Amino acid sequence: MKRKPTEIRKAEIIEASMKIIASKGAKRFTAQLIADEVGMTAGGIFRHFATMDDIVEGILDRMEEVLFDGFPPSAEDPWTRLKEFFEHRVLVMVAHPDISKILLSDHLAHLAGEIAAARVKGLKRRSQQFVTQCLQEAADRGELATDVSVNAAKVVVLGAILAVGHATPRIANQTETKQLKGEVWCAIEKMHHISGTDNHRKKGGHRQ
Amino acid sequence: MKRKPTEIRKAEIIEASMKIIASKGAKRFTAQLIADEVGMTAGGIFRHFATMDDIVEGILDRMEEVLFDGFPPSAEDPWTRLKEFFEHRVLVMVAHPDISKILLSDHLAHLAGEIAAARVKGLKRRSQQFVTQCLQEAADRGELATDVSVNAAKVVVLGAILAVGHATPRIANQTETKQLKGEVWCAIEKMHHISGTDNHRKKGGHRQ
Amino acid sequence: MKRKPTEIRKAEIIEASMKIIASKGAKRFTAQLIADEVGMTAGGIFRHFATMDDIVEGILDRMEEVLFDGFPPSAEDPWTRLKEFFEHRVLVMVAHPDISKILLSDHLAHLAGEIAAARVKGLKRRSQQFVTQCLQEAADRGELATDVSVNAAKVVVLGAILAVGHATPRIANQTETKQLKGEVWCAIEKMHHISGTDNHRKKGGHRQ
Amino acid sequence: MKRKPTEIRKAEIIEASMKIIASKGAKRFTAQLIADEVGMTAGGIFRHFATMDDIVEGILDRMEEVLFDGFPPSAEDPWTRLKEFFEHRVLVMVAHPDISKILLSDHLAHLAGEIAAARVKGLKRRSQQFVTQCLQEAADRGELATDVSVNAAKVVVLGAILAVGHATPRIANQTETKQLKGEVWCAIEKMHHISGTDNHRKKGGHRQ
DNA sequence: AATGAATGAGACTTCATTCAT
DNA sequence: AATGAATGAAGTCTCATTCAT
Repeated sequence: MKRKPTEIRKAEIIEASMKIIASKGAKRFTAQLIADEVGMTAGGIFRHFATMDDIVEGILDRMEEVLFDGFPPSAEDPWTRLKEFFEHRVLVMVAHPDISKILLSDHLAHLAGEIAAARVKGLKRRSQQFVTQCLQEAADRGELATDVSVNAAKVVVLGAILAVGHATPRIANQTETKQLKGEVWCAIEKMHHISGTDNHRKKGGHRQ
Repeated sequence: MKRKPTEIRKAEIIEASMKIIASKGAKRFTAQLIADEVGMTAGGIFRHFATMDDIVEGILDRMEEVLFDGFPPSAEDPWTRLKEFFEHRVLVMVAHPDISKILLSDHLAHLAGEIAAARVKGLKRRSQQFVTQCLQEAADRGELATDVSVNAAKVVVLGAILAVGHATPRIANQTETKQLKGEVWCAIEKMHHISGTDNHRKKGGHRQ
Repeated sequence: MKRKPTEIRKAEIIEASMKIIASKGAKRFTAQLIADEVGMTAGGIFRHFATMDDIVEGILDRMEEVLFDGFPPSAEDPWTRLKEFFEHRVLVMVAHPDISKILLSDHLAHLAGEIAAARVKGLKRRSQQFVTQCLQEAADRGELATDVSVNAAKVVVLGAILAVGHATPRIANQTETKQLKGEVWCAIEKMHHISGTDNHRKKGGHRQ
Repeated sequence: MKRKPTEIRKAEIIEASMKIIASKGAKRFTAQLIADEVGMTAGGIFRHFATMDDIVEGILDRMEEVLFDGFPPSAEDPWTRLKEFFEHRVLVMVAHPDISKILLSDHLAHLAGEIAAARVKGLKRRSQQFVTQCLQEAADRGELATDVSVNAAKVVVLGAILAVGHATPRIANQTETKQLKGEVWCAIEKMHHISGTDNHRKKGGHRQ
């Protein structure tokens, strides 16, 4: 019967909850399972969070913290800014596979009330708006391939982030991750149009 | 209290279940809600399906049917084959938003026993392997940009499909969808390396 | 495992609930105890009432029905009207000792939300207003002893009803009850002032 | 976090408990609510009382002390004795509305074990026996109206006390209370039969 | 003397499932 | 084929009580 200060327990509970949701699904997000994971009894959970919904709030707080740490990137150039965002997100997905899975699976949206659902939406929108903005800026500068709309490019970029998260569990070591990240970015940057050159030449500068 | 033959009811129940899972999440996938949707009482559900898990099986059957209808594409050329697959998937997402949402959200994987989970995995793997194979073939022919690995390309392609599914709810009409589909494919095909040409020229042939 | 139509079960549940509240107190008003009393499992209760609060509502409905059956008395003369009310109430208290106990103990007021509490208040007020009105009318006619205010008389009448309920459990047979009722009314009617006579003479007419 | 000696805390806890039971009902009589009221944490309560039942015992002690302070009245004449008792009780009701409410509502009887229930019963019986005895004595002396039995008179007297308690919350000031008390007693004393007189004349002596 | 974390029992409620009708 | 009552297993949450600090 180990007693820990509430702040530590709260973090443990959030962590365990994310793990459970990611690995077992929203339906198994139960006080009992969390308690098992954390090492206490189900009733004890409610000393730290009043309701299960509050835990969901806590998860959202944590996700926001992790996802938007150092956000938005400050680079002047839109492609550089986008690259920084992309790399940050990929690293987050690898470092926090649970968050990656939760984001992808959209479990949170139905887990708590409308407030939580709205927050999930907000999280998504924030990322999307950032990406859209970078791409729009690039397009305005004539740096987006002419046959690719901002919307389409956005789909590719966000999709790549989602899919990296999806693929991550199978990636064992960090070296592989780095490599994949670099290669995927290369693929994305093929949409980067530089007048007077062909894309292939330019890409060399971005190799890691 | 309308009586309908089992086959019709079964289809109705599957349909209703998918709708519920897609719109309200796995946690609300209950006999009562299905019954409400279908217009009968919860007890009656079990005349058609022995258990809730059986309904999940039925959903999987239905999804497999829709997703892999006319699969795999038969084109000789790997990029064409991949394009056909991509376009089919995007159309499916639009025609069956529930299936899209369920697939994306991974709800099914945790809803029934291990057998269902394995089937979900199989569904995913089947798509992934197809994509991998197309890209590997393209790479072997030297038709994949040299700085993009098969793995990275796979991430981009699958990611794009995921992201289109993610975006679909906000797309109102079919015309927009078609356009987005075309543009996204353009972006993807930037990874198509054709020796002696630059990609931009080539793209025209793929316009719809 | 006996199955009964919901209407019957509802009545049984209300009855059992009143019995429990009356005999064991509000704290023991639990689904389990009701179920034990009725002969089913706790979960089954909720097929008939959605929440425990709904049961409280049902109890209030039942109490209102019993208490205000044939209310208000129609007699022209205020003392006769009051007597009819008094006798009716005493009979109710004897026939429904649980209701009597619940009314006295005020358990219901805190059992459900504010709506129920307000209804309890309303029930009380309705009786009180009737009594007040009768007595006021009597006073206006000069038929209330001059040294007794309407308010004071009200306290005596309502108090007597409460106390008869209180005493009832110890009264075995109906004959005793009838006698007590008559005697108490005699005591109350001492407050009936008939100009030109002394009260004692008059009382004879009211003997049963 | 103020530390106070046990004796003071005990009194505070008893006081708070009575307030809670009176105003919120037996169901909300919890360590947490008491602690909130007293200004400490729930755990701390149990340094002063071993169990919640012990608090109930304490409440009973306190109630006994208040209710039977200066009891029984010493007057020789039974009606005077009864009057003294009645007035004392009414004053107690006004001075300690919580006690009045608790007594009336019978919450205590079900709150703790059988011992407490027995004590509550004892408290009530003691009052009832006193009243019965006074009335019996009056009857023996021929001072009880001939058509009113001792039992019936007891019902009226105890009922009046109950009803004053019931009415008390609505009585704002002390003057009103005093007046009501006097008037109610007038009504009760109508049962006082004084041979050779009519009751009305006599009452003057009891005016306050 | 008091706090604050933890337990464990028990409350309400939901839900898959069974079964008489 | 369907309804509707019932069970029993969970699940959320409350609460008395214990105990380390």
